[in-house]
Amino acid sequence: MVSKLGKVLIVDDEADILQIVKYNLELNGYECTTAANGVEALEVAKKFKPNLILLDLMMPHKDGIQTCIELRANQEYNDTLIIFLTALSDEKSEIRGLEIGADDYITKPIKPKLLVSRVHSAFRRLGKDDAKTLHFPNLEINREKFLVVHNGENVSLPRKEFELFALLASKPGRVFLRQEILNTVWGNEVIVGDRTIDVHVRKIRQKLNADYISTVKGVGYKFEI
Amino acid sequence: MVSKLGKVLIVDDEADILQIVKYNLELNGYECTTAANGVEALEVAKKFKPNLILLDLMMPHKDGIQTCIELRANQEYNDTLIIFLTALSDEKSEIRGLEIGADDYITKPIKPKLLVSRVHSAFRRLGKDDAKTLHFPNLEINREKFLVVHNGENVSLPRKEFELFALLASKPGRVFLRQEILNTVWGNEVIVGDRTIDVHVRKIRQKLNADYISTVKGVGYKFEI
DNA sequence: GTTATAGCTTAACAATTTCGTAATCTATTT
DNA sequence: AAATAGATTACGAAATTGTTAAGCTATAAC
Repeated sequence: MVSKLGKVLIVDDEADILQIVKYNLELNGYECTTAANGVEALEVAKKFKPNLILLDLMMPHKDGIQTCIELRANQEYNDTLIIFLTALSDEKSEIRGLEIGADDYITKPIKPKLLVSRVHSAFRRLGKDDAKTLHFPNLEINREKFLVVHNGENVSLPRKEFELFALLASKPGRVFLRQEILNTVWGNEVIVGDRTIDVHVRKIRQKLNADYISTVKGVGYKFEI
Repeated sequence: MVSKLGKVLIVDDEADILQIVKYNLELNGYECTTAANGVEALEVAKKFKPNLILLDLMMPHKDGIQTCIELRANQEYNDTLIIFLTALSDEKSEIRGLEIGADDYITKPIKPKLLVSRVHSAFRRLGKDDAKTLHFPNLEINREKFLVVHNGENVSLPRKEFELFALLASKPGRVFLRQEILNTVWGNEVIVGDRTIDVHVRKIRQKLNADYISTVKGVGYKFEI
């Protein structure tokens, strides 16, 4: 599977629109899911955890504005981009949308190239924060929050353990020599005993209850899924 | 002096436009400077260090596209937003602008309210979010009134405590380093003792009677619901 | 101008967490 | 089987933060 650029949730009550948008975004490397109305969108978002939500304004069962308000009220979607997608091209609606917390506004009829451009642009903005997080299946390492999320569970590691884990995970598969690890995590000057790294590795394995770190005897350690 | 929401550099060869845009943005709390063409814009930007540049496309002495390319090539303007301002409303130009690294695109004729909305929205993305109130379940932080409403009860925090709390709450989950907190709340020059932050955190926890602030030992503090 | 008050900072000490080491055990290699 | 490298465990030292109270400072009230 090709690694995707990002996850997009498309919400519209017209099947045609869903199809066109989905087709064009998938063609450009985005992973897409759809929902037909606001209620459905909130349900899907919970599981799918999209990076971007394209939200139609006029829908039955909770319109776009209301959906946006509810999303924005939830901390969980703080880093989720919202772009409104609508036929209403008048100035007033646009202002309303942006004030409510949307990040952009695209008017119908949809021009595929422009749509893709705007989505790219939106992801480029998001990219700055995202760069600080390492993503793996069932595992996220957030350097900004000093937090590891494993199987949906928050695991907070002490500083050295976190730094060691983040270092290994920064290049999955690559073996880091003991010396290399010492230099990076402990610093060139600090001198610590031979068993220090082992003990930290042990603690990480224990706390995550899974073995993402594998030992390469006589060489060092590496991170593997 | 009232603290400004952010700095905007407006670039256009038509004096009328400069005036209208400047007037409207200043009315809404932004600090504005103007330039009449691309060459001038680059010079002014160097000193003024704007957060956002509104860039006309068609100008003598270096057009908007070229100016944008040069700005984007410079690391220094990595966190500077660029919004194109132009009469060309056709799809093609818009795509071009976004691909070059612009963050948004506003077409003339300028509608003041919409302009201000887009600028607000752009600043929100920048993270320079000066949204007046932060909303969380059972908790509101009103930066205008220097007031925290917790479980329906008004809690008024002294300035330092408020600023510290508001800073942490501005990016829930993200860890703020002690140094970072000192720089933001106390200022770069001020030197205060090691225990100062702790004591303030202690008082906030006490007054709110709940632990929204969690400690990340060896790193800093973060806000969490 | 003086007084009163709230807010800010510091110092001292307590509590807690993290870190490193040593001792011992296990597994792998020679 | 011996040797070697790593795993595990528990414990004390070190680092970091929490707590309290007291002194200082700026601001507002008088």
